[in-house]
Amino acid sequence: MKGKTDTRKKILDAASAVVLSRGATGLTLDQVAKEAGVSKGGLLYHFPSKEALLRGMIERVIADFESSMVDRIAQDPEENGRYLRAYISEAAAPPEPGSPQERRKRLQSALIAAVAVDNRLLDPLRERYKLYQEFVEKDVIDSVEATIVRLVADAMWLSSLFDIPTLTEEMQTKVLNHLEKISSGRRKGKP
Amino acid sequence: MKGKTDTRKKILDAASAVVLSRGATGLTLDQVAKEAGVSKGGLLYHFPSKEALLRGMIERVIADFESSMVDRIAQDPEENGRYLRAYISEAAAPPEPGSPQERRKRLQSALIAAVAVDNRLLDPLRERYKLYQEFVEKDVIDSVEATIVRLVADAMWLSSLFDIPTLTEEMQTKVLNHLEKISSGRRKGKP
DNA sequence: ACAGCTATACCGGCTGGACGGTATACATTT
DNA sequence: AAATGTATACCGTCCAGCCGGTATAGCTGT
Repeated sequence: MKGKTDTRKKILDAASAVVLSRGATGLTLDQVAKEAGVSKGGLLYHFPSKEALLRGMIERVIADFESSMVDRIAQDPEENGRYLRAYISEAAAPPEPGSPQERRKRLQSALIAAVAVDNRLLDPLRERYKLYQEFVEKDVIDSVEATIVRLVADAMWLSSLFDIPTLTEEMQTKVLNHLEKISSGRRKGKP
Repeated sequence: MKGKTDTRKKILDAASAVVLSRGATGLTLDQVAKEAGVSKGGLLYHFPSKEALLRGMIERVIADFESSMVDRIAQDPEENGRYLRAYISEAAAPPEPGSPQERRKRLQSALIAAVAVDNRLLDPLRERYKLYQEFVEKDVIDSVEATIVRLVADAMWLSSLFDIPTLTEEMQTKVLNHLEKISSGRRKGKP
């Protein structure tokens, strides 16, 4: 009794895996089909073109991000700075139980593939990004400090995209603590 | 009276332009040759394979970065925090006269192409990166703050890779001023 | 001072393989 | 039997790399 879109997910996972192991130029329909345990015809049934496949990858990434942010914000009792904190957790937090860093990998592969093939595939992602950026800047403390916090979080996940050597556990913890202090220490509005 | 490696440069520039305009998957030898005004044979004379071409792109990026860092450091009279300041200027500074943001674009295209084709092409870049990271952490103030400054600078140039909406001129200036304060305000060593 | 030789720089056609996409047949469920 | 999902065979195009050339400049012995 497999869910009806089970194959779709398998294909998207396969596409991600292929990008990660063989690079964006190694993302061929045949490889994805093989990796997903599906024939090429089956693949093309679900994603009628390569571009559609890429769009599917991006869409899933966005949906993941969106729902995760919403969850975190809802769970944060303190109103001031929740967007910022949610953003930090989402972007820079170390691996968590539940969905380890599969999401991170999916994001990585989707971004790489999209940039390699056609920049415009990222447009929907950029929109979401801009949106949360606005929330962040509005929702807490000094906007310059908020921006700096956001940028640090960005750097952490962006550099992971290129496997640029990340910080030591220790340093990462220290930095995160520092950010946490900034995003919670001072309130917005009347001082 | 053209320098003897003039064609090489033309080819590298062409490769960069092709990646920028047609994406990493559009980086074909024929296109590069056409863009460079060279025949395919001529291209393959200078770069005997596509991978060699990519290595050439990366190497030039590294050389650019290296020499620019050295220059900036040499020109900075104040010893404390020079690496950090040089890094900020190099990574996050707005366009300058002389070499506008051609370097930035070359970096962008090289990274995109390398990641799309084979991650390991970035290894030499990662080494340099790690090296300067060490310098930065050693050369100034509190290492956590130094790291945060570095990460912000990273975010600024990394996000430009994906054309993720950058900050407004105004906000960017404010952030840079803030970083400048951190990297110059407090001395290392005896307080 | 020039014939012969070699190295450097560049040219453009060719090929074998891979890739995206189509067509169509087969299977399973409703 | 219609709809949905999967499989196989195939087509046209594109591409990386190869190869046989050309042109020019520099060297070398005579």
